[in-house]
Amino acid sequence: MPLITLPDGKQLPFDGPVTGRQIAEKIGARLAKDALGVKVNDEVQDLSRPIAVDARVSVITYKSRDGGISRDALFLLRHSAAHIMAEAIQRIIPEAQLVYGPPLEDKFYYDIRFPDSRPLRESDFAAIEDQCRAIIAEDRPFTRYEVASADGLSRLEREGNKYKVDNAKRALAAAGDAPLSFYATGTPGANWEDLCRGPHVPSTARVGVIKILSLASSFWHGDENSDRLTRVYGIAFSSQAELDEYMRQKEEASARDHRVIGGKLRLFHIDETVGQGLILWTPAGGIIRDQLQKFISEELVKQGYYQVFTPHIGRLELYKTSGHFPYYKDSQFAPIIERDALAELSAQGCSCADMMHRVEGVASKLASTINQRTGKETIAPDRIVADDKLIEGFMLKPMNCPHHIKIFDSSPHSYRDLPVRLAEFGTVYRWEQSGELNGLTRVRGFTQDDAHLFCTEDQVPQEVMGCLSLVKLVLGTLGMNNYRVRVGLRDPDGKKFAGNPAQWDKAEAACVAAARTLGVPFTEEPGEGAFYGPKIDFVVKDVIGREWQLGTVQIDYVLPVRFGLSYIGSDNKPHVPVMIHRAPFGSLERFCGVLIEHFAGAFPTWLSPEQVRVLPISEKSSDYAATVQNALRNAGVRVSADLGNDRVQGKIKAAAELKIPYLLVVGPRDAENNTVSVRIRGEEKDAGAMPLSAFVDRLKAEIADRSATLTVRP
RNA sequence: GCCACUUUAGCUCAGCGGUAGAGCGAUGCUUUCGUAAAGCAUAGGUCCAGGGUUCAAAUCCCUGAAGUGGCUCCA
Repeated sequence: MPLITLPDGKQLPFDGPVTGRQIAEKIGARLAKDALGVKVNDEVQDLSRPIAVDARVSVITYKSRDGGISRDALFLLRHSAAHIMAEAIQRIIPEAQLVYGPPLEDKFYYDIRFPDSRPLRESDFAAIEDQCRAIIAEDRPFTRYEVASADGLSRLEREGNKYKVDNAKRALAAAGDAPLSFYATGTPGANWEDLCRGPHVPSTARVGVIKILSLASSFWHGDENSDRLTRVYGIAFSSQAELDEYMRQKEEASARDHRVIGGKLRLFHIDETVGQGLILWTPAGGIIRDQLQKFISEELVKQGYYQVFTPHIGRLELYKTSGHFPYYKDSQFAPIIERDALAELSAQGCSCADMMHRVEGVASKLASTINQRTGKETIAPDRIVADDKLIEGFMLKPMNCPHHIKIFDSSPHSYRDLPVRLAEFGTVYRWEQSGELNGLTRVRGFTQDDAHLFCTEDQVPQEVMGCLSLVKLVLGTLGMNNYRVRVGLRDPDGKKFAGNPAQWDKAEAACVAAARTLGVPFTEEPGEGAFYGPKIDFVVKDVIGREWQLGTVQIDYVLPVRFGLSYIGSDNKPHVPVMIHRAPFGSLERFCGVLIEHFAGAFPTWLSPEQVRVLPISEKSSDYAATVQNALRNAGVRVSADLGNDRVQGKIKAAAELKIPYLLVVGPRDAENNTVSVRIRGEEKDAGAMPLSAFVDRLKAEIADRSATLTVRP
């Protein structure tokens, strides 16, 4: 006797098990027609599954009650679309082995193993889409049926798809010895079928339109040593119009892409000859970066930081102490070996690979490798260990902390000196895999707005708070609020952390408390902390929806110990300080990339490479244009004048494309009255004329305030 | 690093075995103009690099580089 509670609180009693479809019919014929699935106690299910016990039930339709598109409906639609796409692909390439095909936030994919002789290519997309259309037109029902686990497994094994067998075994391991569910698109046994947990829409025609988006390679179980699969991405909507709108939005987003805008506005350049992932800041982009640095530097002075400067390399010894070398060698550039050592080694006929091994100090491993290769005990490990002493060299710094630690350690400290806050716009280099590089957001050389704070354990909460207030100030000034905050805590079951649990508890509490003061949502994520301490990360999304970590505040108990740091406490005994690493914006490169997309290139005046452009209406007004330009330039404004012989319409068009905040149109009338006609970025019409001196004064004020909006108006 | 795609003038792209093209930009001339492109002309090319097939390659094949979308990674 299930009692069904509807979202409006109404309750419907039924005599026996009832399906979602029957419930919808009871409510109304129109609803039954529109229904795609049901939500039973927050779990999305097929319309045809019987509900036998009391439950809260809502019927899922494409349009949600608030008029938007229901997320649950899209989930059903895209999950079903994945099946349709897979069937379409198997019609074209019958040997394709299906692996796993889930819906995502905004699209879906299917991981598929294609035979080496017949990989899937983009040129197949049109044919797949044709087949999808045909399957949708056939309007076959999604039919669920269950098979006892043993029967299901043996059937999958007969089909010879080890991936599906694995999926089934995993499902059984998670759910006990429950039956396995299959979905046929049509009649079981007669039509296409797939092992699947569901749920699905009632029939294929309910998925209106499918578009294949892209191909990528993926790894089985996400393990790069396992089988390589082809991931086919697609998108589905109930109508072509929605798909068109989606494609239009995608195009609009890509026009905001920092790589596109960076090219148009000439903000930065990446040169193949200089190297991939290495950013060359052009004059225009250099201004933005410089303004940001100045802004941050001013705040650092207010917060009691000292600025330090350190070189781009350091001795290998330094990084052996810090643990960066050779532990993280895969993400670092290879060491720079001193010329004397290099000469000595090459005189010995040492290959590059051998050299690498010796530099890493894994001499005994090298010896065993060589001995294995020659089949003889020709090299005694300790001989190579002795050779190891020869190696001296440097590393491009992957982090600034070792240098800063050495600055801290260069003089004795009393507890009265703490906290010591050392800041540097320090450039670091990391070896990123070539496939990872991405415009400004993932690069191989970048400048961190880095600082290291050395403090007592009691000072940690207050210092973490100080770091966050800086982040909040800058993000607030720039009007950025599209970020989320992640508090990374220690791995609850792992032993992957250093320091003692009591220290961690205090530090984690300090991080959570500090995050709470930010006034934005944050998540606590166990296992996301660094092994040396908890951390707070700021994560933003780019226009394509990818997440990038910007700033980070990390508490570190390990490095002070490794470097033997100490201060003299009030008890006149030495104590180990706690270190806080913090880079509120992470890297200036990545931050500028995000900033470009945030403003779509239309920067506030204080950041704009070109703040004002003077447009004389003809060459007759060139002299007055020069007067205006000089007045602004003397006031410290970045200003140019367009003295070409274009008409003013053309000059406006050109300047508008560069997203210059203010355009000053000047003609004889202005020259006579000492005025400028102000055109404000983003406005369709001239805002009117005002005295030149008033414009200069008010613009100066806007820039000094770092105003996020354009405020000067006649 | 892996898979797919892309690479032609400063930029955006067309050409896809038979003499290298367009628009924008640049430069020059004409126009001297009051708010999102005035007109005309000129210059500009290792068709990513290197090999191969062919009478003939930007175009077809191989190798490599760089870029894009994902995967894996990100102290």
